Amino acid sequence: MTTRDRILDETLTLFAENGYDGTSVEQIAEKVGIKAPSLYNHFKGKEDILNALIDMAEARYEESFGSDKHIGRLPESKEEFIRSAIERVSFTVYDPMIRKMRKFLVREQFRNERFAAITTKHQMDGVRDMYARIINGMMSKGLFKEDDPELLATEVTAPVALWVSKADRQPDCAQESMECIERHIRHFCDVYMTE
Amino acid sequence: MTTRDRILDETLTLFAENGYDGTSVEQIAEKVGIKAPSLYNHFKGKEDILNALIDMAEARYEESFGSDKHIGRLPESKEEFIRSAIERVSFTVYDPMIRKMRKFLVREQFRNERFAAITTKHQMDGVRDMYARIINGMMSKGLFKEDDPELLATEVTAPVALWVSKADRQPDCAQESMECIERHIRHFCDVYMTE
DNA sequence: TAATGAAACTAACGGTTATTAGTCTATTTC
DNA sequence: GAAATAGACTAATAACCGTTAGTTTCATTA
Repeated sequence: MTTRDRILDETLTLFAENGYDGTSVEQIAEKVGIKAPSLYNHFKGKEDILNALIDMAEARYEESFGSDKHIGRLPESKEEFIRSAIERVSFTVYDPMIRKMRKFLVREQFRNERFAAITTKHQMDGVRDMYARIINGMMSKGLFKEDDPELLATEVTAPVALWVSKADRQPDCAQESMECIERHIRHFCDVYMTE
Repeated sequence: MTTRDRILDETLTLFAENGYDGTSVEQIAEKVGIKAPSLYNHFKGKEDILNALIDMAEARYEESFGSDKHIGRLPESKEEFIRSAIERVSFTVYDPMIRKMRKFLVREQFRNERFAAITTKHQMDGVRDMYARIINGMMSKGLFKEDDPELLATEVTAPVALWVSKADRQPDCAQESMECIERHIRHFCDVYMTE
């Protein structure tokens, strides 16, 4: 792992925890194990690190939601749909890297239009569009009742997003949030899926 | 309006726009129209202002959602339910004071447990519990199909919360968000209300 | 072996920050 | 009218910030 990558990694941790303005270049350097001026061998300045991080976030979005690859095989039953959904959420809630990225984006979402747009993608559009495709596919197979797939995708993903953000903010509630999410998804399936 | 209140008001604006760490005491003083050291006649320091603001946010929550008063008369038809919901959202999206408070909380939610808890109340629990009561009342009157009111309240409020947060972040999309919200609420009513 | 270049270091800079001390002024209170 | 108080001011300070300049170290390459 190159020094540049270590800088990005430690900076993401610090920005997620204390925000851009709440993090000093010296803190970053200390975490990496070098002196602050040495950072300038790798980045033009503090803001340059920030921009590299937002580039990472954008790349990560493309890689995660840019293609249909990540959808994998379509669920063939209600139980399989529920299981795969829970699994995806559980991963997203507990994976440290993804958590940091989410907190970082939420913190810096108002910095400029670019941050705002990427935050919206990560928090709303990405998962929603993905589930719209999944539900659309399953609708063709008669597993979902006929309806607007995008609307249904919103209904199922929005409460999840909100509980995930609560878990980020109050990690003590993570497990409780997961239970609410499961209850919600089951209810969603009962209402919108065929028997 | 006392100087103390003017300080709180201007500080909320600045914190909503630039965050706590991105706002200097001097900026606050300038907006109020006094010199920075004069602030210390009204507050012990910068953090004291922050704490006064979070006290305000907590008080506002109690006043807005603490009693059943704000619910008013229960809607007696689908159209009335939709209209009152849209009206409430529209107010919340465009009222400058409420917007500032929301942005302030979102920005500072990770500061400590208290900020986290109040943010959750404002963003999730408050409106959800309120709609759980409304839906429960309307269910007794046979306007909603039998179901878990709290679960339904989550289904209807969560997507709204997400679109509102998007409108905060990307004000250009505010109107578009309102349209999505209306479509979502109509769909919700079609599914869960009786004819 | 000599030269090159990357990447670390020390030292120091100018600017900003939150805060304190002490002073002046005007309004209210006795 | 005198005293007291609230609330503004100026001046100053110590700490911290991001950044630059210049130097050293060391592995790679010609």
